[in-house]
Amino acid sequence: MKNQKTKFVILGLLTIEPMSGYEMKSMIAKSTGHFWSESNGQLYPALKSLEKEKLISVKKELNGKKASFVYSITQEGQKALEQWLESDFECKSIERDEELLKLFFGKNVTPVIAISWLKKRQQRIKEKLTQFLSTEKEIEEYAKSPHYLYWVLSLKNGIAHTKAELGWCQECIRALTKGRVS
Amino acid sequence: MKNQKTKFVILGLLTIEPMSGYEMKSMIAKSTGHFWSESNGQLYPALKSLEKEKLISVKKELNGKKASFVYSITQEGQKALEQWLESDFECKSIERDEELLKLFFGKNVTPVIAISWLKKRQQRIKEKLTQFLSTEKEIEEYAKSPHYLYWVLSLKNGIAHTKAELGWCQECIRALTKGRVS
DNA sequence: TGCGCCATGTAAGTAGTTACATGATTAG
DNA sequence: CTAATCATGTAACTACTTACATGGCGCA
Repeated sequence: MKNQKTKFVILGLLTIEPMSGYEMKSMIAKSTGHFWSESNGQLYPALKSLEKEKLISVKKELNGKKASFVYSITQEGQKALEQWLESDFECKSIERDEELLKLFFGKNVTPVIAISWLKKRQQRIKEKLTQFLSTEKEIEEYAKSPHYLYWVLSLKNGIAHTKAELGWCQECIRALTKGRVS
Repeated sequence: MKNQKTKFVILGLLTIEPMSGYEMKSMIAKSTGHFWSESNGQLYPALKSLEKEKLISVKKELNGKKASFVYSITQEGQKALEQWLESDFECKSIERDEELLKLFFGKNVTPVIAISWLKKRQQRIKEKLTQFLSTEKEIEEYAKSPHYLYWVLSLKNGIAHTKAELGWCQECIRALTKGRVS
């Protein structure tokens, strides 16, 4: 079985409720976007493959006249998900931050340029924080869901990192302006 | 020109000093490891390719009887690096954190299991922080280098995130123990 | 003599994105 | 009428990792 991770995202989402591929995409973007993303090119083939493995089942539904394939998790699927969750296999987190890479080699440009990177980054991060905070409000709606606690906690991870990043940007700008770390 | 990023890592490293592929690998692991990594399968082909493009030059060196190919950046290489650094093309940062993904779907396991994930994560992060702090001491040796400020700042990014992560882990463990966010 | 490090490299496979094609429905 | 959104999908490409092969050196 290839492309394990995408499959577990799908299985996980289907423990929330049955949904279509399209809904999965938007849920991933909205909720796990800050630590996990998927593209069409991975999502749709994975759906087909999970169906073949009988880990999910599919049903054609019509909302009005629009047709969509709504997937549900099967018992085997639930079992496969739990196995993954309980497994102790190493969880890798990959990070590739091109801007940090640029900063690392910052000696090769003037401090003015480096500062401009950081100001842009700061701006972007601020917007991200605003979004996180509004998402935090939005999901209060699901406070009764057994998923809620876990959603809040993973969101708080994003918030914590975003705040740390903002502080760091400020520190960097100060340091680059003065030409030394304080 | 394919695989741009690996190439810029190489060019950047060569602005520090001429070095071999092997040295690059260990420098990447030590210094940019927390936000950028490269494997042999990317590094060595990229070296060949950069040489063809005349952005780096190579010289066979013998330390004792051991031979190695020591690369240097050319003027064109320096120019290419600066162009990348000054370019405003979107800098993507990708993040995929499998553990966070598991936590997001934590409803499907008992809180005890979720807490065990977090304790392990916390332990790992603590070790990471210790490492960062000792690296911080180690690089003081290069305080006179024009690269120093940028190295410290990118390191501090790792430290800031690590500390944020530790606080978050603590919060999660508390929340999962009590069954609600505080 | 055998282990571990230095040092370079490649083949095969996995993972992921991009850019597109298709076509229906809805809102302005 | 048309632009946006809903909805599914694929081909081609790019990126990246893994696992291995090779061989010298130093040292216990």
